[in-house]
Amino acid sequence: MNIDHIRHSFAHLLAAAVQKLYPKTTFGIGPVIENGFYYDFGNLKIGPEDLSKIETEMRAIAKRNLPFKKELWTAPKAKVYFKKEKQPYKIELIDDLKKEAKKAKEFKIGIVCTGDAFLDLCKGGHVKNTSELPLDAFKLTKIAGAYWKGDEKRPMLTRIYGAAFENKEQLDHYLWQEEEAKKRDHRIWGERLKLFTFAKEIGPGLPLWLPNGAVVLEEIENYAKQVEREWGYQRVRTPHLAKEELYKISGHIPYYKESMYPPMMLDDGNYYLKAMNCPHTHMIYKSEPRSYRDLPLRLAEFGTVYRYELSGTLAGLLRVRGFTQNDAHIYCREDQAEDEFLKVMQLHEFWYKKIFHITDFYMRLSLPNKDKKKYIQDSQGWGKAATIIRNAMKRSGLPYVEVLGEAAFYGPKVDFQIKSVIGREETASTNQLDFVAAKRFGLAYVDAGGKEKPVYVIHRAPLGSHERFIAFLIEHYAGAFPLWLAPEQMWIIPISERFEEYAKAVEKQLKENNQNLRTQILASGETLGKRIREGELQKIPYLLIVGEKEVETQTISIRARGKGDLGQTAIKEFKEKIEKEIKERM
RNA sequence: GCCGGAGUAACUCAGUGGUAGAGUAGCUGUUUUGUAAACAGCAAGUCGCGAGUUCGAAUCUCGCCUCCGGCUCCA
Repeated sequence: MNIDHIRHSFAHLLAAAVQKLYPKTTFGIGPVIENGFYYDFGNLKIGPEDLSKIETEMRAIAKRNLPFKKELWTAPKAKVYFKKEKQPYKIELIDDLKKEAKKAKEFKIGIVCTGDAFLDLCKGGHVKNTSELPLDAFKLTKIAGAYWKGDEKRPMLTRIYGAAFENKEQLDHYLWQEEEAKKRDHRIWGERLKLFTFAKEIGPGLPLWLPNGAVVLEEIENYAKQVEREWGYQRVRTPHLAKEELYKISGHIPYYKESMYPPMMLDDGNYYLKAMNCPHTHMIYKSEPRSYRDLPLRLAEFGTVYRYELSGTLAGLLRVRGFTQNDAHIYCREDQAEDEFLKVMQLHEFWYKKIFHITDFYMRLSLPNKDKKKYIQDSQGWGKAATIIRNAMKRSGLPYVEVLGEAAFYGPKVDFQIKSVIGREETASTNQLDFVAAKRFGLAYVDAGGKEKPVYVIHRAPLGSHERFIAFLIEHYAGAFPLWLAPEQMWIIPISERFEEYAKAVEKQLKENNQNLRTQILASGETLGKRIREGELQKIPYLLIVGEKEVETQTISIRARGKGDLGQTAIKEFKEKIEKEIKERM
């Protein structure tokens, strides 16, 4: 049986149950989604406790073995019916369908009856009879508000989400997966491992990095500096605010103003906290005349930006109001743009596959739609930029899709979408090919013939925002960071007080010529079992147990995270092992 | 910002109109440990904030703040 038909049928069934229990409800749409379905209702006020009541009613209706029957009605007939039923959203949908189909000669509207229980507008795609529905394989999962037609200016409807599968095992597996996902939530690990926190006195969406989190952040940043040096970038730094003038030149004021913190008004003008780094870096490009020989010029910085995101969208480190991007701008000639873009993609591949072992990712090329207010109008520029990017994407060999309407106002955008082991998909990084900045900022170079030419600007940030990226990594690793990132790399645990001296000697040997190693001696105030348990819960990569046996043989007993006791090893041997592990970022 | 839900000790949570509780963490003492929780005691709260109803509010009402699930937006 087609799973989409099952899910779609459940959506009708949900609407039927809601209509019976809450007769004054109006109906929006009820499509199939990943893992289930939803239906949007107007004039419906319910709480989570009502869901089981609705589920019970759905089962009761289904047990009447009602046939799904599809008919084709003319638009006027459908409108008369839904007018009588006082269903304004359905009437609007009929009008929309009519507009879309104005060229078709005989326009008919699909209507589906769920027996005598419910009559709905519907393209079709459902089971033959409610008796075919697996009633133990669906569950209403949550209630949410959703704007009619996704437009924030339209009324907010009540959306009921349901999960539905072919059988109970699949549903149980899905629910189990959801539970597992919750256990990996970076906010939980952030607290448990003391990585980051928030303070209401500082403000929502403004994270504080605790010592443990700062280790992770700085290890990644230090390595990113090294990697970018190797890939031909130069580092720059720019201030956190700038005068309004800069953002007028960039075009951000008209396109982006509502996402920026309001300005500080001073005698010499308005100053804004920066919401993006590009205009600042452009000023560095402009600080001296550039020759074609200087290009490509790759300027990188960890740029901290502040964006006044809607309060309801903030979520842990995944969506914040102040964050640092691993940003860089590449200034190049048109004939270099494709190669440069390709290199940027290869840099992403390096980070994701080689360093973080994230194998499930793809690129999403975002092109403009017809919304004139959202995008700078320059069809030739857009076309050329899209071609350059497409060629680079093809050459990269990485998977990609194309979508409309998600581009930046100044150029097409390539988002890297990464999926964690629990299936959560995030935009990890955004890259743009900007053909507008050159004109706006007067970014040019002198070519071989002594003529001034505009540059292409590539905006890129493989690690996106460090905050979001680390949130992703926390969930990816479920708190168990690889050795090079682990805030605490090893605990040395003396079995009793008598062996504390030896523990110190071990620590000294391990840290010899390697003071950066993050070790801690866990003194004998607690029982051995307790300290081991604590180490496992804190996801410490190595617990080194020392007692009588170890002193005698001048060894340590290694307990590797999640792997239990690995037995005794010579200190030197272990030192070599971990140094390799750190160096190779295993 | 909008819809819905939540906020009690550092953390997880119990307490539905009548004297604020438990477990964990913390501190003190005893224990000196062989691979995931030793024992005892102590301390810890403006029950998110503010107003109202009431003889009396953690509990009821209203406003605000913060967080959570969504929508819109987005790195």
